[in-house]
Amino acid sequence: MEKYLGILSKCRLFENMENENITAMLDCLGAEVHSCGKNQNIFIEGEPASHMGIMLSGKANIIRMDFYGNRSIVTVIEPPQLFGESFGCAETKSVPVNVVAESDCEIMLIDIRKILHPCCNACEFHSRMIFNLMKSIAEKNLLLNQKIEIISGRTTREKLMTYLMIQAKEHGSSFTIPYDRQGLADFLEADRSGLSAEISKLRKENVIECKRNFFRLLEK
Amino acid sequence: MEKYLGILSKCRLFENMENENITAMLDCLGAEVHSCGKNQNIFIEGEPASHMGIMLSGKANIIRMDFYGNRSIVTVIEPPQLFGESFGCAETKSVPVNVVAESDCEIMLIDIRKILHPCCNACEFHSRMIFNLMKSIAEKNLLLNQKIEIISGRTTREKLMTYLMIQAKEHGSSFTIPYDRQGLADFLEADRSGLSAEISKLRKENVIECKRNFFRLLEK
DNA sequence: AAAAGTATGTTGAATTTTCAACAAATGGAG
DNA sequence: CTCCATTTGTTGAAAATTCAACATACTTTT
Repeated sequence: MEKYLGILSKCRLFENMENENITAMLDCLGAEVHSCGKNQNIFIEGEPASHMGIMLSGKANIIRMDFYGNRSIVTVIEPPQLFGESFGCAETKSVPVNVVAESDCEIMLIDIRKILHPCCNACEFHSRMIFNLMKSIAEKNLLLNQKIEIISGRTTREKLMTYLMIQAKEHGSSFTIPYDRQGLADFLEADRSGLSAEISKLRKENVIECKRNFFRLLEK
Repeated sequence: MEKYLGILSKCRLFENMENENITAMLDCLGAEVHSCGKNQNIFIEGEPASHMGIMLSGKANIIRMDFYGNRSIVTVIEPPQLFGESFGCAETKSVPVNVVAESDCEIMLIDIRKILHPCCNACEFHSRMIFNLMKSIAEKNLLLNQKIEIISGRTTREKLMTYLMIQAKEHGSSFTIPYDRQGLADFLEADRSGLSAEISKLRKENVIECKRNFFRLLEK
């Protein structure tokens, strides 16, 4: 477990906790580390929402398949983010999405009930962790709101610009996005070829520079 | 305050708490009841996210205006639902949406900090409330996920059918929705006239019955 | 360095949405 | 009941998306 402390200490769930206490908590929670290969399913839609995950290395997508088999990417998950925590906490019967490894990755799985229902004795940090978990879920809520803001645009151009402007606000006018074209299209709920066309247009209009997944917003 | 206990006792925030304890908590939290008239703003985008609300009577919409002034309804809020709780808990600086009264309504406002940072002495129910709040936020998360599922459909028909099927799963094949046509269009991120046309088509195809905001899904 | 495989860009036709304008239906006030 | 205001339905033209097919660019492997 020691080797993961670097990542874990950056994770919201363990914010304001000392490394030694994190180790103790993991023990108490029965946390398990799993490896999984590219394209492997980490969670499958419909299965019981018993565990939450912490992404330790690699990258995964939260995905939903629509009625006709179109892939929709809800969001990408990178270290040290949590995933699946809301489903467990809401005590819903089953996970409503798929979590799919986009590259080889390592994940930590924790039984949500072990967090929600304080266990034994030693865990004086339990209430802090619940507090941290609540904040994490609230932050995820903001991200979902942001996603809704993005995809509520009516045209591909609107969606793309909203997304890019949010990125620029966060990272400055130059940034690299975690999606390839198909991934960005699936995240924006748009057509890949149409998205490529729109990016070309914006380039010609000198609104953006773009090379693969590197973008720069130009002054207007 | 007594007159609101009927509603408040149904609110997730006070789940598994006795009425007398709810009253005590409200006191301790400094909860205030406000009235507001139709179309009045309850929260305005950009203002500090200091309070959360409980809808006591009436109806409100969570709204975002896009770049070109199109109204987007994130969701409707009806008693005894919470609103604004995620923004406060994530300790974001400002609210990213508008909350607008759709009818005259009464709301209870609670300073989030009073919940997050346990106060004085008496409040033995504080930790239960934090737990309830966490569950509420997690459930809202599921709703946002559902909303994303709905509006990620590519055509108006897809969005509408996804929405109706979710309603049917929850309430049975006949149900009344909380939106008028324009509201439903703004919720589905679609065009009102196009939505009306699609509803007409579905009616002619014997997929649904519909009279104003009453819908029935017919067997296929 | 060439080949193979993957990702990205381009194009045109068919479908769908959007927009505006108006018709029909509904509900409430007098 | 009638009038008035609002909501819902309908239509056609313009704009945008989707889809398929192919061209080009980029990466990795051999």
